[in-house]
Amino acid sequence: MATTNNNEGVWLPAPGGINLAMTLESGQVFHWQAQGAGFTGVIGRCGVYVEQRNDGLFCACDKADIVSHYFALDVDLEAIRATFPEDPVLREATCYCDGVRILRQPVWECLATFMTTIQKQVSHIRAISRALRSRYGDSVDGGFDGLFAYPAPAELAQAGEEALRACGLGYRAKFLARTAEIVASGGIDLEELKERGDSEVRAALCSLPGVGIKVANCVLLFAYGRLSSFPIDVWIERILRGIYLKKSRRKVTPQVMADFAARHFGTYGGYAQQYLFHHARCTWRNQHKLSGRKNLIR
DNA sequence: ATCCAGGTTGCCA
DNA sequence: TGGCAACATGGA
Repeated sequence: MATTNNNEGVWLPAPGGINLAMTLESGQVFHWQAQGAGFTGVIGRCGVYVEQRNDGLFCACDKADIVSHYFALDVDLEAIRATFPEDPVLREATCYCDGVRILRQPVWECLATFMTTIQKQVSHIRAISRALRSRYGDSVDGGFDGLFAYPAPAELAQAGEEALRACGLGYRAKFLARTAEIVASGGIDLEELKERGDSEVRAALCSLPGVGIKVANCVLLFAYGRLSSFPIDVWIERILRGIYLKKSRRKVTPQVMADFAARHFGTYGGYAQQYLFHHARCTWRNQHKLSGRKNLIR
């Protein structure tokens, strides 16, 4: 499928389109940096430069397979959108997020990173990721100065709670240190979980310190490729309570929200969630400021 | 200065 | 079960 332009680079088509910048800045991954016409980042242990060209990605030939898998270029966004319910709120978010893809991130990296997203702004999360990578991660080869792989569980376990705290993790340092230790010592096999069903993976992840239902669902979605997984954070909760479940007679509990989401958004609820989340963050910000205080909804 | 940030945990009734 | 405070740090 890929078209080789020359010995150096290759163009990879993205069925249903891709918006590289928005994909990398939509709050599912936190370490990519804009550089020139594209972005540099690390996929696993591999430094990568990618550039959007029309409805596809351009990258070095020897990175094609890695890039293709990471950006899920085998997934047809058109087909996913076709499964969405007819719903004006989702339609607007989907339109706004045209070309945003759910990545396939390495499991440990995704799990550890989302443990650090608890009660943190995206800019903080990026800073923490940068600190952890540069202090405890291996540098990647191939002329990518300043790029580091995400530290392995053993490396973070060895670093210890206090050292992690020094990376700006706050009270999350204890969680990450303990979970890193469990993973490093084989107390849980993150790779083996790929063979298990959603609920089993979710339960296994939730057994780790610092991992609750929201983080677990993020890992299911962004690392295990479970595209129906629907993480409910403060933004999504506002949308569900304030719009979709506004007239609900029942008390809107987390279970009620999860059940509604599964039923309403369907097989690719995770994509719907990401679009709703990113659209809300980008467009409600102004209203949030203008309204002077407090959530509009809730 | 006060509030909030892609929540989780432990404790209480 | 369901409600609620504590938990660190930093930017708006």
